[in-house]
Amino acid sequence: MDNRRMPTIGDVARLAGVSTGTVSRVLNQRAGVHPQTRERVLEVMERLGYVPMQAARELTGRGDTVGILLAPGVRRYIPYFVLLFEHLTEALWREGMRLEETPTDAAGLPLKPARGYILLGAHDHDPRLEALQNAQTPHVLIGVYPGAYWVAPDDEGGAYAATRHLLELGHRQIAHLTGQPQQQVGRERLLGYRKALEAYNVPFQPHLVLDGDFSTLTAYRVLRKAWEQGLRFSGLFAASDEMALGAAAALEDVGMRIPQDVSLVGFDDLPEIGTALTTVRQDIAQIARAAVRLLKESLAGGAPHGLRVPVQLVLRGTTSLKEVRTA
Amino acid sequence: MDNRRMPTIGDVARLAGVSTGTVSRVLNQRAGVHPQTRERVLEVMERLGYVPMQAARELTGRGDTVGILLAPGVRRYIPYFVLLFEHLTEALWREGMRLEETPTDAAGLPLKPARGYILLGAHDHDPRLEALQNAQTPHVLIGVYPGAYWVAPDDEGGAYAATRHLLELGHRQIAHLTGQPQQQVGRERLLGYRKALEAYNVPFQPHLVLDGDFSTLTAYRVLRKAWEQGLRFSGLFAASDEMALGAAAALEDVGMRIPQDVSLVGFDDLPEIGTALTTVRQDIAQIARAAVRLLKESLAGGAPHGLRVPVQLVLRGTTSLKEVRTA
DNA sequence: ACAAAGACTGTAAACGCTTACAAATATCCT
DNA sequence: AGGATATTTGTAAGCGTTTACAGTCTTTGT
Repeated sequence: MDNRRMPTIGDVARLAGVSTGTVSRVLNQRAGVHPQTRERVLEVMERLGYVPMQAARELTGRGDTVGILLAPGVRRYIPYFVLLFEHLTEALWREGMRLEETPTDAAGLPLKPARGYILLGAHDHDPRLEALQNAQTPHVLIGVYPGAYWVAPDDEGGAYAATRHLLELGHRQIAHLTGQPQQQVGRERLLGYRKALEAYNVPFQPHLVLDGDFSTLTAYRVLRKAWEQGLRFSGLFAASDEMALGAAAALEDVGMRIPQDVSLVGFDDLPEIGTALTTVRQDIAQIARAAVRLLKESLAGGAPHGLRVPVQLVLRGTTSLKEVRTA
Repeated sequence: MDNRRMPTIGDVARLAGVSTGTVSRVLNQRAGVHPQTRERVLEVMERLGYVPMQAARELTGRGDTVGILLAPGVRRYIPYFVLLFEHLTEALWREGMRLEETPTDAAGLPLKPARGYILLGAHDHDPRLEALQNAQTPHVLIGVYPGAYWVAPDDEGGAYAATRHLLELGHRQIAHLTGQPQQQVGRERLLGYRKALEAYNVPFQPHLVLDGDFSTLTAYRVLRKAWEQGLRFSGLFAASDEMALGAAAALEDVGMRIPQDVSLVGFDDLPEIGTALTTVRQDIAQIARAAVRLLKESLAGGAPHGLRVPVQLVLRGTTSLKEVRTA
């Protein structure tokens, strides 16, 4: 293995004929370096293949280690979060930052300080939010949080597109399997569903809204029970792929075929889950990149703002034209 | 945010009345420190909650950044893995090592070298295993892998204890809901079940073994279908808590009460999952600590070996004495 | 009792980087 | 021209840890 010493800031300084301080300033894009000097330094860095050593930067309190904070009580092993984790790792990596898993104390606060944080599953009056704000620690939230930096997918728009798709296939009895009403996501998706119905002049029927909780098992039980009790519909929009999977299993078990008898649309398009599903794709990678970009803004200082990441309807095998049965 | 400075080696030294050099020696388990001094230093470290700062160690060339490698194709969001992740983070952190999320390439190999690795979900002839072995990179596997460093829970023993518990409650018709046969875990748990039956002279009945796949939904469907087709039993040992949950839902939906009609035992005792379940507890924290200990051994060089972590039956509300029905 | 050897401990330099401060140089104003 | 500013640069002290080296005690052997 390459056992030559990695070039340091000192090497760069010597070769560029400047001091280490100047090199550091160039590195951190600080003002007050003569353009020519900057140019020379950058050239040498390029030539040497210089890469700043993270550990040393960290020691001076300017590390780019980013932590992830998950709200206490939120299940960490929700596929969505896990995937987001992965993409955040990747996105940070590209920017030369590192994602470190930091253990948290009982209150959910990190035991070890990081340069910035990305928060998942925070609720509106999360005490940790206040703590971060007070400490002026840069942070970005996943979800909608006016007043902070946040990134969220276009849940309402996605739900609208999903429902519209069913409507355009001719379905009029369209059920919706919701997430918990406590969660913003679930509410936004329900709203999109309702708006689409409204746009197509299909009356909203409360009994077609089935209460789920984002879990596959509950979806199965709710669907099966509803069907057995006589509820009928030809289209179903489930607020997540996992629920769509449970719903599909239930419908099959009561003798329905998908999509011949019931058309089904999910939401999320997570890899490895329902890969045959017509669904609304969230580009998690894009969300991760957006979060990292905002984190950098936050690091640089600026006015907090949010970002909506667009979603996209993906047509696969679980939806079809409403059969017009001849009487 | 907690803006108190983290305690440093200097703080420890001052409070213990020794020099930083000595503290460092204690930290690195170097010889030549008086036992009493060592004791005192360790006490102060404990009291202060001192944790060495990884960045500083890295600067001196003694960094211990550890990576986690998950077999490609293995679902990362399995609760068990996620929890293991958390505990590994914690355990490594205590030892002054850091767990860094490293993106991997298509083959599942890390893009950035680390001091050592912990592998999850590897299969017997994983190409990555060979790669690590060839590169002499220290690594520990979770699961049973003769010839390497490995840590695994006592699956067979736990299954034995679970089944014995049901037997001692008087149950004789005991079903077993398995995991996939491709996975070692599933096989070992099945073996424990069979051995317990044997020990109590209860004949093994193949039709009482129900094929699951560790998922809640499948468990529900398999159980419900089996019951509806007339299969009867008074005890059920599910190879995981998640499956036990699905099974319980199915049994309830067909009108059975737990534990009055059917006694149920799970496996894993994951927090947030089936907290009312009689189950076999795996101490994931202990497994994580063991993995870290082995990793350190591996780092120090030595003969690879494995470690079984004991499990424990936890009695809760889902098992009861077999009712003796008077005819 | 005394030197030599051994056990233990303290000291300070080094790791690569940032940054407050001081110093040097350039620019502007009257 | 002669200061007053503004711009650019260098200097050196730190960040938390390790470790070679030099001390200071103990023990041991004679």
